[in-house]
Amino acid sequence: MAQYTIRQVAEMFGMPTSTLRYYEEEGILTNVTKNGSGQRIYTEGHLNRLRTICCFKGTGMTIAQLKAFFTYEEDEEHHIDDIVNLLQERRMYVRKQMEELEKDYAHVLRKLHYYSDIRESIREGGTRPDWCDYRKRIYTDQEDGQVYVEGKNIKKNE
Amino acid sequence: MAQYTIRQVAEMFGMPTSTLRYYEEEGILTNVTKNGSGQRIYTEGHLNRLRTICCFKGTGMTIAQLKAFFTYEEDEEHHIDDIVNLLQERRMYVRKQMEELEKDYAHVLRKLHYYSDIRESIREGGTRPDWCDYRKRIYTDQEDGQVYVEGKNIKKNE
DNA sequence: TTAACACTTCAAGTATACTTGAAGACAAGT
DNA sequence: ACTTGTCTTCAAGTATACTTGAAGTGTTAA
Repeated sequence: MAQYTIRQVAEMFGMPTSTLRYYEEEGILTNVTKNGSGQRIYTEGHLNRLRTICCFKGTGMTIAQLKAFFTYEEDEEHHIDDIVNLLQERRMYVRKQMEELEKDYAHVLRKLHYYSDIRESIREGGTRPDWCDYRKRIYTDQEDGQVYVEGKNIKKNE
Repeated sequence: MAQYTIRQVAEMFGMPTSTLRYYEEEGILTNVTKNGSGQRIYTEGHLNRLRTICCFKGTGMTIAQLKAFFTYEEDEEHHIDDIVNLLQERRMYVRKQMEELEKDYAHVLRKLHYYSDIRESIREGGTRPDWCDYRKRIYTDQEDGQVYVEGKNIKKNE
């Protein structure tokens, strides 16, 4: 089975080696073996665990919650309800997060367009934009990074 | 103009009064006046500022970045490029966040279905699910909270 | 008048998630 | 043998964002 040093794993996950030791100490990265001279050896299983850690952390889970989850997993049969509950709660939490992020993104886009237009009015002269006109506008951000305006038929150049 | 006490504002935004004082001290909630007996008076402008703070914080901005932004806003003409740059960076950051959140959500859904099926197999008996079968499945979460499965019979190594 | 209550300041404390530093072990290269 | 480099442990330090506690002021209600 493939083996990895702490440096290699840290490299793969874009984190310092200290974080890997920290996760181990916190009990969320378990069963790390050591070679003859005491150095850590990681295997595929650890990489999978780390992927799960990164995923869950990305959804706002704390180390304590991760620990609870992995502890439940160790005694799956007995804690199956705890596991399902935890994941269900997480699902709802992430959905709420996504909704709020979308709202916040819309706000950022409005602000961005407002200030872009202000910049234009400073450079080119012309009427200074009024925030009131932007408050209710909807900007749709496409895959290509282009931004289109809805709600007011103002066509942007650029 | 409508006025609000610290308690009312805290209530509106679902935060303790201490946070409002903290934001003021950090210089991101500015121009808060006091009444005759030294108590804070908030107006509509402060509520708008707080809405912006909550939005930007929701996108992962730190207090320091918020401070920078509002400082730039005070001298808009001179810092218009800084403002636009900051907002553009924020736009990209949030888009990346949304992408990752979606991936993490998919992972949570897969895990949730895996363990739900395990629970079922424990209760009802039957074949114990294998994580390998879930790793590449796509679960689509509908508005109603129902989750539908796609690619249930997909071939691996596609 | 006295108690309750809501506010004030300011300093210190807390929670989370790491990060850093000191001191030492071990393997390879010169 | 010595130096370099990478690892080890363990304790202490850091960053961010608040939160809490002590001590005091001012307004209202009995």
